[in-house]
Amino acid sequence: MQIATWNVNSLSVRLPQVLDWLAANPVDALGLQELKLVEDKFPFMALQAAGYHAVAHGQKTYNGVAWLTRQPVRDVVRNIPGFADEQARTIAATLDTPQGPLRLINGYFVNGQAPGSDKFAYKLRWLDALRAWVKAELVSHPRLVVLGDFNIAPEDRDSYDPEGLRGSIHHTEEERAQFQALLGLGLHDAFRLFEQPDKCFSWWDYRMLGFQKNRGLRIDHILVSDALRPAATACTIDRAPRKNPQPSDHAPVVVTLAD
DNA sequence: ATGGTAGACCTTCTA
Repeated sequence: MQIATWNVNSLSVRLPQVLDWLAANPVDALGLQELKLVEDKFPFMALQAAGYHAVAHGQKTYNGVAWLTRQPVRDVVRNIPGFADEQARTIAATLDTPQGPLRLINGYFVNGQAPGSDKFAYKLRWLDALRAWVKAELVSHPRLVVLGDFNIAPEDRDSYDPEGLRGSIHHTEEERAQFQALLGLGLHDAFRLFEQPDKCFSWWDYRMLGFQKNRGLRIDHILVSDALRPAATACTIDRAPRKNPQPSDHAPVVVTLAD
Protein backbone atom coordinates (compact mmCIF):
# COMPACT_ATOMS: atom_id res chain seq x y z
CA MET A 1 0.00 0.00 0.00
CA GLN A 2 1.03 3.62 -0.48
CA ILE A 3 0.62 6.63 1.78
CA ALA A 4 1.46 10.18 0.71
CA THR A 5 1.67 13.76 1.93
CA TRP A 6 1.21 16.97 -0.03
CA ASN A 7 1.01 20.60 1.02
CA VAL A 8 -1.28 21.94 -1.72
CA ASN A 9 -1.27 25.66 -0.72
CA SER A 10 -5.04 26.18 -1.29
CA LEU A 11 -7.14 23.15 -2.17
CA SER A 12 -9.56 25.35 -4.14
CA VAL A 13 -6.80 26.32 -6.54
CA ARG A 14 -5.09 22.92 -6.56
CA LEU A 15 -8.07 20.53 -6.72
CA PRO A 16 -7.64 19.78 -10.45
CA GLN A 17 -3.96 18.96 -9.84
CA VAL A 18 -4.83 16.76 -6.85
CA LEU A 19 -7.35 14.83 -8.97
CA ASP A 20 -4.83 14.46 -11.81
CA TRP A 21 -2.15 13.30 -9.40
CA LEU A 22 -4.43 10.74 -7.74
CA ALA A 23 -5.46 9.39 -11.15
CA ALA A 24 -1.78 8.78 -11.94
CA ASN A 25 -0.84 7.83 -8.36
CA PRO A 26 -3.80 5.99 -6.82
CA VAL A 27 -2.37 5.95 -3.28
CA ASP A 28 -4.36 4.39 -0.44
CA ALA A 29 -4.12 7.51 1.72
CA LEU A 30 -3.11 11.10 0.99
CA GLY A 31 -2.64 13.68 3.74
CA LEU A 32 -3.17 17.25 2.53
CA GLN A 33 -2.02 20.45 4.22
CA GLU A 34 -2.76 24.15 3.76
CA LEU A 35 -6.28 23.65 2.49
CA LYS A 36 -7.02 27.33 3.16
CA LEU A 37 -10.74 26.63 3.23
CA VAL A 38 -13.48 25.75 5.70
CA GLU A 39 -15.06 22.30 5.75
CA ASP A 40 -18.27 23.69 4.19
CA LYS A 41 -16.25 24.45 1.05
CA PHE A 42 -14.33 21.16 1.01
CA PRO A 43 -14.77 19.35 -2.35
CA PHE A 44 -16.15 16.09 -0.91
CA MET A 45 -18.21 15.30 -4.03
CA ALA A 46 -15.40 15.69 -6.56
CA LEU A 47 -13.13 13.50 -4.44
CA GLN A 48 -15.84 10.90 -3.93
CA ALA A 49 -16.29 10.76 -7.71
CA ALA A 50 -12.54 10.08 -7.94
CA GLY A 51 -12.90 7.17 -5.51
CA TYR A 52 -11.73 8.83 -2.30
CA HIS A 53 -13.33 9.25 1.10
CA ALA A 54 -12.30 12.43 2.89
CA VAL A 55 -12.15 13.78 6.42
CA ALA A 56 -11.08 17.38 6.90
CA HIS A 57 -10.19 19.91 9.55
CA GLY A 58 -10.57 23.24 7.82
CA GLN A 59 -10.10 26.90 8.56
CA LYS A 60 -10.77 30.08 6.65
CA THR A 61 -7.78 31.57 4.77
CA TYR A 62 -4.99 29.69 6.59
CA ASN A 63 -3.93 26.18 7.56
CA GLY A 64 -6.37 23.27 7.22
CA VAL A 65 -5.59 19.55 6.85
CA ALA A 66 -7.35 16.48 5.45
CA TRP A 67 -7.05 12.76 4.83
CA LEU A 68 -8.14 11.32 1.50
CA THR A 69 -8.47 7.53 1.63
CA ARG A 70 -9.67 4.77 -0.67
CA GLN A 71 -11.36 3.06 2.28
CA PRO A 72 -13.25 4.90 5.01
CA VAL A 73 -11.40 5.76 8.22
CA ARG A 74 -12.54 5.77 11.86
CA ASP A 75 -11.67 7.47 15.15
CA VAL A 76 -10.97 10.86 13.58
CA VAL A 77 -9.30 13.39 15.90
CA ARG A 78 -8.94 17.07 14.96
CA ASN A 79 -6.13 19.08 16.60
CA ILE A 80 -3.77 17.89 19.33
CA PRO A 81 -5.85 16.68 22.29
CA GLY A 82 -5.41 18.95 25.32
CA PHE A 83 -3.57 21.64 23.34
CA ALA A 84 -5.74 24.71 22.81
CA ASP A 85 -5.05 25.82 19.25
CA GLU A 86 -7.06 28.24 17.13
CA GLN A 87 -5.20 26.99 14.05
CA ALA A 88 -6.36 23.84 12.23
CA ARG A 89 -3.09 21.93 11.95
CA THR A 90 -3.62 18.22 12.61
CA ILE A 91 -6.04 15.47 11.77
CA ALA A 92 -5.63 11.85 12.87
CA ALA A 93 -7.55 8.79 11.72
CA THR A 94 -7.38 5.01 11.79
CA LEU A 95 -7.37 2.98 8.60
CA ASP A 96 -8.17 -0.73 8.89
CA THR A 97 -5.93 -2.92 6.73
CA PRO A 98 -5.53 -6.69 6.34
CA GLN A 99 -2.36 -6.35 8.46
CA GLY A 100 -4.24 -4.57 11.22
CA PRO A 101 -5.21 -1.00 12.06
CA LEU A 102 -2.95 1.78 10.87
CA ARG A 103 -3.01 5.06 12.79
CA LEU A 104 -2.42 8.08 10.55
CA ILE A 105 -1.44 11.50 11.90
CA ASN A 106 -1.30 14.36 9.41
CA GLY A 107 0.20 17.68 10.47
CA TYR A 108 0.76 21.12 9.07
CA PHE A 109 3.54 22.03 11.47
CA VAL A 110 3.99 25.65 12.51
CA ASN A 111 6.27 27.63 10.18
CA GLY A 112 7.80 29.74 12.94
CA GLN A 113 8.81 32.75 10.81
CA ALA A 114 12.15 33.49 12.53
CA PRO A 115 14.06 32.34 15.62
CA GLY A 116 13.21 34.55 18.58
CA SER A 117 9.79 35.56 17.24
CA ASP A 118 6.47 34.84 18.97
CA LYS A 119 5.68 32.46 16.12
CA PHE A 120 8.90 30.56 16.76
CA ALA A 121 7.98 30.18 20.44
CA TYR A 122 4.56 28.90 19.33
CA LYS A 123 6.30 26.45 17.00
CA LEU A 124 8.36 24.99 19.85
CA ARG A 125 5.34 24.76 22.20
CA TRP A 126 3.34 23.14 19.40
CA LEU A 127 6.11 20.61 18.77
CA ASP A 128 6.25 19.76 22.49
CA ALA A 129 2.49 19.11 22.48
CA LEU A 130 2.67 17.08 19.28
CA ARG A 131 5.46 14.90 20.64
CA ALA A 132 3.58 14.15 23.86
CA TRP A 133 0.53 13.22 21.79
CA VAL A 134 2.50 10.99 19.40
CA LYS A 135 4.14 9.26 22.37
CA ALA A 136 0.71 8.43 23.78
CA GLU A 137 -0.66 7.37 20.39
CA LEU A 138 2.21 4.91 19.92
CA VAL A 139 1.15 3.03 23.05
CA SER A 140 -2.29 2.24 21.65
CA HIS A 141 -1.29 2.24 17.96
CA PRO A 142 2.10 0.59 17.34
CA ARG A 143 1.46 0.78 13.59
CA LEU A 144 1.71 4.57 13.32
CA VAL A 145 2.49 7.02 10.52
CA VAL A 146 3.19 10.71 11.22
CA LEU A 147 3.43 12.77 8.07
CA GLY A 148 2.98 16.26 6.73
CA ASP A 149 4.69 19.58 6.22
CA PHE A 150 7.06 19.64 9.20
CA ASN A 151 8.65 22.98 8.30
CA ILE A 152 11.94 21.49 9.51
CA ALA A 153 14.97 20.55 7.38
CA PRO A 154 16.32 17.78 9.64
CA GLU A 155 19.93 17.80 8.46
CA ASP A 156 22.33 19.92 6.41
CA ARG A 157 21.81 17.65 3.39
CA ASP A 158 18.12 18.60 3.47
CA SER A 159 18.90 22.22 2.53
CA TYR A 160 20.21 23.82 -0.67
CA ASP A 161 22.41 26.15 1.41
CA PRO A 162 23.11 24.64 4.83
CA GLU A 163 25.98 27.01 5.61
CA GLY A 164 24.31 30.22 4.50
CA LEU A 165 21.06 29.29 6.24
CA ARG A 166 22.57 27.86 9.41
CA GLY A 167 20.49 28.96 12.39
CA SER A 168 17.71 30.44 10.26
CA ILE A 169 14.13 29.18 10.24
CA HIS A 170 13.70 25.48 9.36
CA HIS A 171 17.43 25.03 10.16
CA THR A 172 17.75 25.86 13.87
CA GLU A 173 19.19 23.51 16.47
CA GLU A 174 15.91 23.74 18.41
CA GLU A 175 13.86 22.57 15.44
CA ARG A 176 16.31 19.82 14.58
CA ALA A 177 16.37 18.65 18.21
CA GLN A 178 12.56 18.46 18.11
CA PHE A 179 12.72 16.35 14.96
CA GLN A 180 15.26 13.99 16.55
CA ALA A 181 13.13 13.79 19.70
CA LEU A 182 10.20 12.64 17.57
CA LEU A 183 12.38 9.94 16.01
CA GLY A 184 13.47 9.02 19.54
CA LEU A 185 9.93 7.91 20.33
CA GLY A 186 10.41 5.00 17.93
CA LEU A 187 9.84 6.57 14.53
CA HIS A 188 11.91 6.58 11.34
CA ASP A 189 12.27 9.15 8.57
CA ALA A 190 11.01 6.91 5.74
CA PHE A 191 12.93 8.85 3.10
CA ARG A 192 16.25 8.08 4.81
CA LEU A 193 15.55 4.37 5.09
CA PHE A 194 16.54 4.15 1.43
CA GLU A 195 19.41 5.27 -0.75
CA GLN A 196 18.58 8.64 -2.26
CA PRO A 197 20.24 10.99 -4.73
CA ASP A 198 21.90 14.18 -3.40
CA LYS A 199 19.94 17.43 -3.21
CA CYS A 200 16.46 15.95 -2.87
CA PHE A 201 13.98 18.58 -1.72
CA SER A 202 10.20 18.76 -1.24
CA TRP A 203 9.72 22.56 -1.23
CA TRP A 204 11.03 25.36 -3.41
CA ASP A 205 10.28 29.06 -2.97
CA TYR A 206 8.11 30.55 -5.70
CA ARG A 207 10.52 33.47 -5.84
CA MET A 208 13.94 33.79 -7.50
CA LEU A 209 13.45 30.74 -9.78
CA GLY A 210 13.80 28.51 -6.72
CA PHE A 211 12.62 25.33 -8.42
CA GLN A 212 14.50 25.89 -11.67
CA LYS A 213 17.72 26.32 -9.65
CA ASN A 214 16.78 23.50 -7.24
CA ARG A 215 17.14 25.91 -4.35
CA GLY A 216 14.88 23.91 -2.06
CA LEU A 217 14.43 22.30 1.32
CA ARG A 218 13.30 18.84 2.38
CA ILE A 219 10.67 19.81 4.95
CA ASP A 220 7.83 17.40 4.08
CA HIS A 221 8.28 14.09 5.83
CA ILE A 222 6.78 10.67 6.45
CA LEU A 223 7.69 9.02 9.75
CA VAL A 224 6.92 5.32 10.24
CA SER A 225 6.95 3.54 13.58
CA ASP A 226 9.30 0.71 14.58
CA ALA A 227 6.52 -1.80 13.88
CA LEU A 228 6.07 -0.49 10.33
CA ARG A 229 9.72 -0.11 9.44
CA PRO A 230 10.17 -3.68 8.12
CA ALA A 231 7.20 -3.15 5.80
CA ALA A 232 8.55 0.03 4.20
CA THR A 233 9.98 -0.75 0.75
CA ALA A 234 10.35 2.71 -0.83
CA CYS A 235 9.97 6.43 -0.21
CA THR A 236 10.13 9.01 -2.98
CA ILE A 237 9.50 12.68 -3.66
CA ASP A 238 7.46 13.30 -6.80
CA ARG A 239 8.79 16.50 -8.35
CA ALA A 240 6.45 16.27 -11.35
CA PRO A 241 3.56 18.36 -9.95
CA ARG A 242 5.99 21.20 -9.12
CA LYS A 243 6.47 21.58 -12.89
CA ASN A 244 2.74 22.13 -13.50
CA PRO A 245 1.34 25.55 -14.37
CA GLN A 246 0.16 27.18 -11.10
CA PRO A 247 1.95 24.61 -8.93
CA SER A 248 1.96 24.27 -5.18
CA ASP A 249 5.35 25.25 -3.79
CA HIS A 250 5.54 21.72 -2.26
CA ALA A 251 5.89 18.32 -3.95
CA PRO A 252 4.17 15.12 -2.78
CA VAL A 253 6.13 12.51 -0.82
CA VAL A 254 5.08 8.85 -1.07
CA VAL A 255 5.93 5.83 1.09
CA THR A 256 5.29 2.26 -0.02
CA LEU A 257 4.46 -0.38 2.61
CA ALA A 258 4.52 -4.09 1.76
CA ASP A 259 1.30 -6.04 2.36
C1' DA B 1 21.24 44.98 -1.48
C1' DT B 2 16.54 42.36 2.33
C1' DG B 3 14.85 42.00 -3.35
C1' DG B 4 11.11 38.26 -5.44
C1' DT B 5 5.85 35.17 -5.81
C1' DA B 6 1.53 33.05 -4.52
C1' DG B 7 -2.96 32.81 -2.12
C1' DA B 8 -6.70 34.86 0.39
C1' DC B 9 -8.58 39.14 1.20
C1' DC B 10 -10.04 44.61 2.38
C1' DT B 11 -5.02 46.42 1.84
C1' DT B 12 -2.01 43.38 4.75
C1' DC B 13 -0.89 38.68 6.50
C1' DT B 14 1.31 34.33 5.92
C1' DA B 15 4.50 31.55 3.86
